[in-house]
Amino acid sequence: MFIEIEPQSTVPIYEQLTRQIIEGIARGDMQAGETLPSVRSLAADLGVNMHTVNKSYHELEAKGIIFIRAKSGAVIRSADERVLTLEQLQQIEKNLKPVVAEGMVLGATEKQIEDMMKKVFADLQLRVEGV
Amino acid sequence: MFIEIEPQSTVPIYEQLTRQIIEGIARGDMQAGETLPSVRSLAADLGVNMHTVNKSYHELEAKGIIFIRAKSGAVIRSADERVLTLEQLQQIEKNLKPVVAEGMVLGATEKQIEDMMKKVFADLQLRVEGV
DNA sequence: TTTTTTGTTATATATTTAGTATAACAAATT
DNA sequence: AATTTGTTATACTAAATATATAACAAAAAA
Repeated sequence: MFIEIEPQSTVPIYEQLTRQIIEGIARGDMQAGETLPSVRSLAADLGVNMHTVNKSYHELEAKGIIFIRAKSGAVIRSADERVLTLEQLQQIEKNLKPVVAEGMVLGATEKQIEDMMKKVFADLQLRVEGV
Repeated sequence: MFIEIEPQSTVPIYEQLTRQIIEGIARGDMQAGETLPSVRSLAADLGVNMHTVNKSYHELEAKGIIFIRAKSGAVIRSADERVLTLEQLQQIEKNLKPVVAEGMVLGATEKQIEDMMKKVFADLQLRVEGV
């Protein structure tokens, strides 16, 4: 597994998990249609509790990134079947706002922030198009 | 005051405060050199505890956005005297990463995310240049 | 100079969130 | 038939969040 938990981080474990799984999917480490490890096995791998992983999976489901088949597994939804809703776009904008505002106030130019965004995008984009 | 707290939000009050003050500065509602309201008066205005406001101010100081003069007040630092450090740039990038990754996985294109960033920037930039 | 305001520090308490531990269940898979 | 799966429930600990109150000393205002 590509996931590493920082136990002393201020970011909750289940949130670290959610982010890293999202980044893993964006990076192409995991493909749409694939099943995530079972909550028990991933918990054992990471040395955390089953419920912590379960909470993360349900957060991913709420975000529309996976769907959970009861008593079977958590499957990554394909970007094709995912229609980007207005609600989701607004959520992304809402998440973006404080980050951009902080950058501005700290004195970053629009170009600097834009370049950073492109860099982050490029770093993740690597294997997202079917190679 | 331009600040509105959502008590039922999952975002802690002190964090809502921090974000809205940052956005207020970015928007030009408050200028560099100006003093933020005292922790007691702002707390009374918002109907929250003094220590909640105090925590937010110290978070803003840790971010390098204000400085607190003991027993006097919290002053907004000017963007001029603020040199954007590499550390701060890396922090912004670190904040940007999960937002961009989530957008990608949900199926947003690079252009869509870039346009959102520009929109957020424009919305805030309004009065930041001395009019 | 006296009074008021300020951030600071301390203690105490209540609530919520985060995380773990264990167990049992029923459906799905092997 | 046995195992694995997500689900649900209960119990517990620890940390984070937020409030309440009080006192202090320095700064600012009267």
